[in-house]
Amino acid sequence: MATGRTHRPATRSRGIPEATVARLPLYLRALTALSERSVPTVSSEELAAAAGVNSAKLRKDFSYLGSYGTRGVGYDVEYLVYQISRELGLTQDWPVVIVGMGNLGAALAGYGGFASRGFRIAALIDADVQLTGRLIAGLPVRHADELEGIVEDNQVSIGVITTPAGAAQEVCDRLVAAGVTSILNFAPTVLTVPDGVDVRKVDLSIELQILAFHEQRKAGEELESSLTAPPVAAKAVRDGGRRPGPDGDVPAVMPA
Amino acid sequence: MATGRTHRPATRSRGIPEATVARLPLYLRALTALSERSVPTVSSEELAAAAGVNSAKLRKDFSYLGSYGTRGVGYDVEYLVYQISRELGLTQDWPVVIVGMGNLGAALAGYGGFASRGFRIAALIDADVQLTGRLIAGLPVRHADELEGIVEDNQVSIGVITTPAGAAQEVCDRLVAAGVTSILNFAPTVLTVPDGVDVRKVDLSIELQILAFHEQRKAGEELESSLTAPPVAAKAVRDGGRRPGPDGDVPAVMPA
DNA sequence: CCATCTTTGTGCACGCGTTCACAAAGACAT
DNA sequence: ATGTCTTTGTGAACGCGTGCACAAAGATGG
Repeated sequence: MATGRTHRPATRSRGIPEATVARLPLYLRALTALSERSVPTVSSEELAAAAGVNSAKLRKDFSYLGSYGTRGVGYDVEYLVYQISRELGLTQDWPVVIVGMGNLGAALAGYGGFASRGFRIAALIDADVQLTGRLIAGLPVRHADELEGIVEDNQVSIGVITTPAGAAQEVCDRLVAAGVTSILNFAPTVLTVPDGVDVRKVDLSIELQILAFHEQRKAGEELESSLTAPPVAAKAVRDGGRRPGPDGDVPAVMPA
Repeated sequence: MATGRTHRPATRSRGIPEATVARLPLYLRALTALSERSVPTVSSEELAAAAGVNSAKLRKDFSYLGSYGTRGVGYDVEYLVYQISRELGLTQDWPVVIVGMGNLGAALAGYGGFASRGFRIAALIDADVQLTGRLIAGLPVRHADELEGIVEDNQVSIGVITTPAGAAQEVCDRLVAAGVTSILNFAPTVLTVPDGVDVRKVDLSIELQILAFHEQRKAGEELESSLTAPPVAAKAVRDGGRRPGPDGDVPAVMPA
């Protein structure tokens, strides 16, 4: 999962398992699509297929929310949309600030999936004065100096960080100090936050690396021989730690 | 986890648990930073802190790769960088195509984290003829008609989909037919792929929804009374759930 | 060469999440 | 009403992942 919780050992919130919470948005999306097609009811089997999960898992997930289905029939689409929305807190609107108006920040600012789910962009923020005032997705970019004021005035509790890695921790600290208690971090850094603040991170390059691992494995299964050397013998060699230029050429280290 | 595996029940690849694989890029990033500061060795405790994980977990993760540490000393930074890179398959270079040159696609095209880890953008592709030939991050946008040719000529095995949801499945099918076996999907849809093809998805709005859930819970703990009604009784009551605002009124629907 | 001190590598136990499989519940027809 | 048929909701078993706690390994100093 590109995704990843940072702190806290997967607490079970109000009896709803973390894993279930993470799937609710998936169900919600599938249900919304059904709703738009005016489908009145759906069985766990059908909905599970649409959401890409096992039907038993889906039923168990829903059982944590309550008994919302009708045996022999299935689930009422509209009703379930409402229940899940309420459970996720999407029936209220959440002001959000996005800090860092590079390509990614701009992309998020224009992302339709936010507004339609109760998230309202309270402000776009960047430290570059060149950008101040410029319109992105119809909203003016505000300068980083205004960060604290914006957060407090709008009662912002969710912040999105799309700055370069170097600036992320400082921005995070300022957001938290101003009252933000949930952070979505796109910068490739580990953020340190006080207790009570949730951080979720999305790292684009990590996802690709995981794919590369599996891809390599697939390729390796066909050849299955070459230098898939035993890692055990490696230990003895232990090179003198020559370190090449930045961003490294491959070390000529070669176990065994 | 923003991330999410789509298919396959968490196979254990070559003895390395999925969860460990997902953390390797994290360690690699922390190690690269140490390497740039010319730190020769690092203990599991220090590295774990830098990567934001438990030190016992880190040691266990490394133990799946082999015995690369020295007791009483720690791990050789350069050596470990190389071993992890090799394990993840980052010592070879992976041609990647990005399909869908909207804001997000453009952001990814310009993302530095790719090139520095062995991913080479083979082509940027979009269906809009208006975009064809235009330069994004120094690369010319190619038309979707060329997709199959590009994939085959460059032996591309990894594809990134940043199209609108409606186009994603078709693009996916074409990529797979042309030879792609790993897909990173940013479109908010469930992709169906044949066996042997890996899909990872990143859904920006899902992450926010998970944060909203926890945020709501935090807010609810202080008031802890109002309509946090027991879901059991709810069934009978089944409120007429008025939900204001655009984007669909709330179902006055009521099963049973 | 021996003693001490640091840090790894891992056996073990525990808890969460997943899946199976089935009884209970309700719709629907007769 | 009664029986059949569909689909939910969940008890129970299993497997993976996590974290503790410690023995083994090696470095370092005398």
